[in-house]
Amino acid sequence: MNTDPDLVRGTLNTILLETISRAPMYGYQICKTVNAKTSGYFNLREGSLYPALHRLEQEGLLKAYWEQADTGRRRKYYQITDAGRRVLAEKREQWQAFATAIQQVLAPSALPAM
Amino acid sequence: MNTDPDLVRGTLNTILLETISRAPMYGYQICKTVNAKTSGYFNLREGSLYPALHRLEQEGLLKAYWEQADTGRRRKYYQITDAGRRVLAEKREQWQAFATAIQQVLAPSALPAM
DNA sequence: TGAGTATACATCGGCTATCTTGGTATGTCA
DNA sequence: TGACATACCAAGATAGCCGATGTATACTCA
Repeated sequence: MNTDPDLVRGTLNTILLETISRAPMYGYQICKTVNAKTSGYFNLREGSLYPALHRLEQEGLLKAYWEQADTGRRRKYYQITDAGRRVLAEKREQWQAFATAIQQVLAPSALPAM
Repeated sequence: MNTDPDLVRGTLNTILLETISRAPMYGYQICKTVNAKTSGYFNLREGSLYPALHRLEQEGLLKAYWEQADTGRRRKYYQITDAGRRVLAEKREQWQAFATAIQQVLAPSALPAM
């Protein structure tokens, strides 16, 4: 099944903050991790990822630092900030509320209001 | 808590199809019903609703007809089509898959992949 | 009878996050 | 040397929701 891009919208930041909150990660790794973790359901691309990371960094929710890998390549690691954790907590709640609301609509038992 | 417009995006069509699938409804009624059904969590406005209804009608997922209410006012009722029911079924599945994927990311037990 | 509110339809511009496409550069392996 | 994975990034296009605004009718209550 295809992922509807419009479903992804609004959750990407949450996904990124959540993923990075576990351990500092670099872009390419985040891409692979998220896609793997959702069994390929998400098809997160770099064209979506990097702008999002930059946005979150600019908002002070992430902090970036460069590191040299054993392979010799430079990697830009992203680390969550305290502000990031606060926002993440909010976004988690927001998601739960949203999912609940949707379920309320999709529930077969829902009575026709009015 | 505020509803993130970006979360609504991509689910509005599903919500509308689902709501209308139970019984033909007119715009104003849909607005009130959805908002009531989600305990005010959604704040569906006419500026979002009517364009969406028109879009769905143009795609052949809804069919509209006018009716005169007892009150004397004209109401434009929307009815789901067979194509609409098929798409709704898809969208329900899509939503479940999506919600599952998100849960997989948000699950505290998720192991750091890679 | 007049004002205010609820009902009922609709359009339009602005916003913005995501997608697609394209680009640069390095390391590995055959 | 060529192919591929790794690793970063930019830019333009897209498309859908939101807020504001407009029109018109019916009801309520002073």
